[in-house]
Amino acid sequence: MSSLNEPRWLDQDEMAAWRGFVVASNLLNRRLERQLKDDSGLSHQQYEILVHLSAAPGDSLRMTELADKLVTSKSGLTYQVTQLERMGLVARRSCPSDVRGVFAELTDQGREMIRRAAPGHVALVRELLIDVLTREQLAVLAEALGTVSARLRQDDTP
Amino acid sequence: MSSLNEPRWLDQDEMAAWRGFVVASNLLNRRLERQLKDDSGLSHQQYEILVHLSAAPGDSLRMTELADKLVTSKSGLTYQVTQLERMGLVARRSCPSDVRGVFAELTDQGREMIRRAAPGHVALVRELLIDVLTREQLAVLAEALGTVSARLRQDDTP
DNA sequence: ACACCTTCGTTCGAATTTGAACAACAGGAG
DNA sequence: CTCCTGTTGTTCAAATTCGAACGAAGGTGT
Repeated sequence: MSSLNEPRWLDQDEMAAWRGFVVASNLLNRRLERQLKDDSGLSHQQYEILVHLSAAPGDSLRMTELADKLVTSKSGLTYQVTQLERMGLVARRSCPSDVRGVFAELTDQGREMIRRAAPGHVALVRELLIDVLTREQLAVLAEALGTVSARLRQDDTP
Repeated sequence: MSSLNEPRWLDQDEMAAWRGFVVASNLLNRRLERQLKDDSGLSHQQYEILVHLSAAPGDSLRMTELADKLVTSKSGLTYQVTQLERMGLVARRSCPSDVRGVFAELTDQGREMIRRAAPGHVALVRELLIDVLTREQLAVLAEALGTVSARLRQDDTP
């Protein structure tokens, strides 16, 4: 027999997909981090916080909900929201219906910041990822990674 | 005119691909990190160091070369190799042909560690990514992300 | 031999991230 | 109401990460 407890290793294609994913992810993050820092003084994480807030109704989200969207730890979010608060880009507001609850809310300055930071960021995402791929590749990527994300999400919560 | 300096925003498919990439990447890392830590006491980064070393001729690599493969900073690698050295999994060896050079080399314990850690890690990568996708999706993913990585690499070095 | 520029790996301080522990509260079962 | 369980956001110490600066050495051209 070939497999007495022998794991199924990754074949060449599988390995290529996995390595490609890891490497592209690291490389991309590195570049985006640099661009955002140089261009707007924001980390990628901070930028994403602003984006998610600006996409939310009332430009505000509960801390836990925001942490879920960002796929980060609650404590990490607490830290970053405090930073953004110091920069005047975000404000904390307490939740009426739940005394424990805290809303992170975009300030006017925060809206202005995201308006100025977005174009350069999007342009780089295009240059490094989107415009490098064909329409078909993009569609497959979206579908595939959507599936993966959905599975991971539902498998993590319970 | 539609675009007086207006950036080309991402359409629905493009956004889905990009968000999928970011989210899947974060979720995956999070899960793998947890699994490796619980199962073997290694971080993902440390695991990858061991893997790259074990795949290299002589189970050893120069620090800079290793940092490139890992897509991490040199200082970050210095730190992690020191940690692995303390665990007895990796040893530093000076380079004969270059006094400044340092080889990171896998120890016997390191080889044993990777042998024990790999199956669980690979199984999870399979469960969360590889086995979730079809053969075609995997092929496209590998091809697409390979292209992206290659472009990023060549664009970063100069 | 000399000056010049690059490369190598480390060190340093600052920023960030994490999980565990925590206090305060919400929501239901009884 | 009262106990019980789960949630919410924060705090804390520890671990990790990064970039800049550094000393030391390689490599090249003159």
